[in-house]
Amino acid sequence: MVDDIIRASDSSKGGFYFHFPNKQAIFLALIDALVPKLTTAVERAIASEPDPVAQMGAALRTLLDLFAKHRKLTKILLVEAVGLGHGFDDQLMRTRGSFARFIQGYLDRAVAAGAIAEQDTEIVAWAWLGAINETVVRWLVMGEPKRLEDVYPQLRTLLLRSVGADETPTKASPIQ
Amino acid sequence: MVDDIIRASDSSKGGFYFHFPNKQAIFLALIDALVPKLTTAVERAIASEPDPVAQMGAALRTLLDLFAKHRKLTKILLVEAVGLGHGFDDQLMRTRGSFARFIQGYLDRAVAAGAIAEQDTEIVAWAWLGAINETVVRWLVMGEPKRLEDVYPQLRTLLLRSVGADETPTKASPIQ
DNA sequence: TTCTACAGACCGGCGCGTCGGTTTGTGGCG
DNA sequence: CGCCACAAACCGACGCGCCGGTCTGTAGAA
Repeated sequence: MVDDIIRASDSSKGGFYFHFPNKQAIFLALIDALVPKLTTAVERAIASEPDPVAQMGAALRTLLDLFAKHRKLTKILLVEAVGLGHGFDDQLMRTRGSFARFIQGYLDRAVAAGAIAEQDTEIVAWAWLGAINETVVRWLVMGEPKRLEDVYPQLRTLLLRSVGADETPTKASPIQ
Repeated sequence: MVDDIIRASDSSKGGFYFHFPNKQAIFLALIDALVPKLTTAVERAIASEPDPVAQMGAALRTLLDLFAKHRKLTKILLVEAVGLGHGFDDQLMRTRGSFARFIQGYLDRAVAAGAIAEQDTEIVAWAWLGAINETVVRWLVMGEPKRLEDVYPQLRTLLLRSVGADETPTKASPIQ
């Protein structure tokens, strides 16, 4: 594992352990570096749309686009990072939790705005997280669908329907 | 890991490797033993209901009840089994795939019966799988919700809505 | 010469799997 | 019944590879 990183980065054990105290540290650093990028990208996409339903679509769109654009990185974070054991999964689960709360926040706002009916947004947030995660993981390990973005429309209507949001047919947005 | 099994089963290395050629074998044996039980239980629940929407509810209900009733076993299969590496994840993923196809089959039947609109049932099946899995895993590792069955109504309406099935308010079925 | 950044040989624990040996069960035989 | 022979089931110390982490050395900059 560490040796893989060494080889891939064309470095050495000494170099690695000069920069990181241990193995998990590089994962945590990676998470700390990427999570803000991802969340800000999603937030910006959300801010660029007026109504909550369109915001949800934009958020999913940018998420899938980012994953598709950085497949290797995504695989590391969503597939390879799981099951390292030794209390490292906890950190991973905490990150998942923060994502779930992130989703939940916007769901709550959508409820407050009257865009969707009152409901247990925590359960919904985790269900959404799971649905998206499973879809992406499937794409990562089975290579299906060939292009992750292909599932976007289906997944979008699925998620929107699931909270009772009426599907407003918007024009297809470019992949940007 | 093997030593844990040894200790828990009050056995020995020799005894273990007399019955199983290697470590993964016991997991595969466990899967081979449990998956049929689970699927038949779900199938029976489905068969006992007339219309597709109620079938979906009954299926989810029995699934959650079984998971709740066998928490330790569920944790082994859904949490501890992941990330054993060495081409073992493949087997796990294949099992997930068969489950997804199982779900997809019933979705296709629901489409054929006109209970839900035509849609990409494969994507839906995987999304459902992910949503349920994430919910159960959350319950397993964070202990929330305290009782897994508590999420049933919410999750049920969420999943049904997601495929555009109109929620038919049925009387609460006993936990059986 | 001192400090930073790195190289890579080496160490040690952990965990899977093995292997020689012991116990337990079982059928045959006088 | 008592005994033997053989096999099935089980035991646990050891081997050994893997992998995370350390330690010594060193090239180049200041």
